[in-house]
Amino acid sequence: MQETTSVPLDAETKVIERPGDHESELRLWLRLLTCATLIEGEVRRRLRQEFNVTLPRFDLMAQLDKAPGGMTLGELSRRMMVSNGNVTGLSERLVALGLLDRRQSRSDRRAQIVSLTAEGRRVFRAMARAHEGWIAEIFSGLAPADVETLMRLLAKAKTSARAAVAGAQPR
Amino acid sequence: MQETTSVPLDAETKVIERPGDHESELRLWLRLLTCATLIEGEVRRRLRQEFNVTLPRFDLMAQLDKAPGGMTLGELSRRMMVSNGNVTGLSERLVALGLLDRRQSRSDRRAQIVSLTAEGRRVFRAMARAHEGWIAEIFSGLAPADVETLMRLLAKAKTSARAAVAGAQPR
DNA sequence: CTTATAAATTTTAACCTTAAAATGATTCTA
DNA sequence: TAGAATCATTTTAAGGTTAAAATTTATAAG
Repeated sequence: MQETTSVPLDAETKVIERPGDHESELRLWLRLLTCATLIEGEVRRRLRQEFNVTLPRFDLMAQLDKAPGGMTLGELSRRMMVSNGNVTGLSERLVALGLLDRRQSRSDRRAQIVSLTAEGRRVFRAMARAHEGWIAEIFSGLAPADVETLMRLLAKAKTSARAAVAGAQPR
Repeated sequence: MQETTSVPLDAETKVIERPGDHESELRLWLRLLTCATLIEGEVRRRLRQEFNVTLPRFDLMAQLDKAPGGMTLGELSRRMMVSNGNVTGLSERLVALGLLDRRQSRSDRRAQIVSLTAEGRRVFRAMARAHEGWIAEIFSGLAPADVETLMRLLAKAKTSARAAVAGAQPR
């Protein structure tokens, strides 16, 4: 593993760092990913056990709950940060369950607009209430100040990541 | 289940909060998830484009790179935090590509031990080098102090989440 | 108008993922 | 040592996920 253990020999930071040392960022990424995976897994498990629903379906319904008039599939895809085809399949299953309505846009015959049915909204609200409690429980070991600091730094991380994504070769 | 949610009613924290208000935790979770999804997607894209490999395969190889003598499938499954069956399938494909070796444990005939082949190690090292650079690029907007603070608070969040996971009904 | 280009969605093929059941091997214990 | 419990893995069935190609509709430029 080869640890040169760069002891800060200077009052400031990383003056004498070997080039190509990005271990701290790597460890940060691993820890961020571990946290997200751990929590996501638990939420997934509870959604399944208590409501017999999958996380992607919950996520999709959450987006629609915020858009009373419905949303096109493309818009859903962008907000959920998943592929178009993914949204197509998820929507089909939710429509089959009677939780989603789907209709063609009148102004653009290419576009499909989906929205929650009354039943879908009812079901989602119940799930969302439980979900909020689970998240509070999961983060109950954090002080309010911790939450605030994390919010701020994660916003900074997000901005930084978006820049890197945009800077990569065009997709 | 049944958490009486022991709210500290004293001068310090959250005295005048409406019961059931956990918006800040919810927003934190959403932000954490967005960050992780964004970065994970970018890493996935680059691994695919530059090395024609998937993220799960990279993750599996990363675990094995840290264990020169190899590891059982169960150990891999635990460390990767994915199901047993998942590891079975991933390993099969990597063995077929000549990147993994797989043999039966001599001491326990139930157990399969997998390890990187010489080729697998070579390929992984090249990918890991690039990967480390990508992560550094993605987090380049964070100051060293930010990284340090995030590490500390995410560790706290992880501990809190693990407690909640363990506290849930036995699985 | 008529092509060309772009946009919204669906389809396809391949893979990832899980939970639960099934197999086969080990270990504990009476 | 037989039976019970446990453990490591594989299998199965159902779904989630993506990139890339295909389809259909819209929009723009001559």
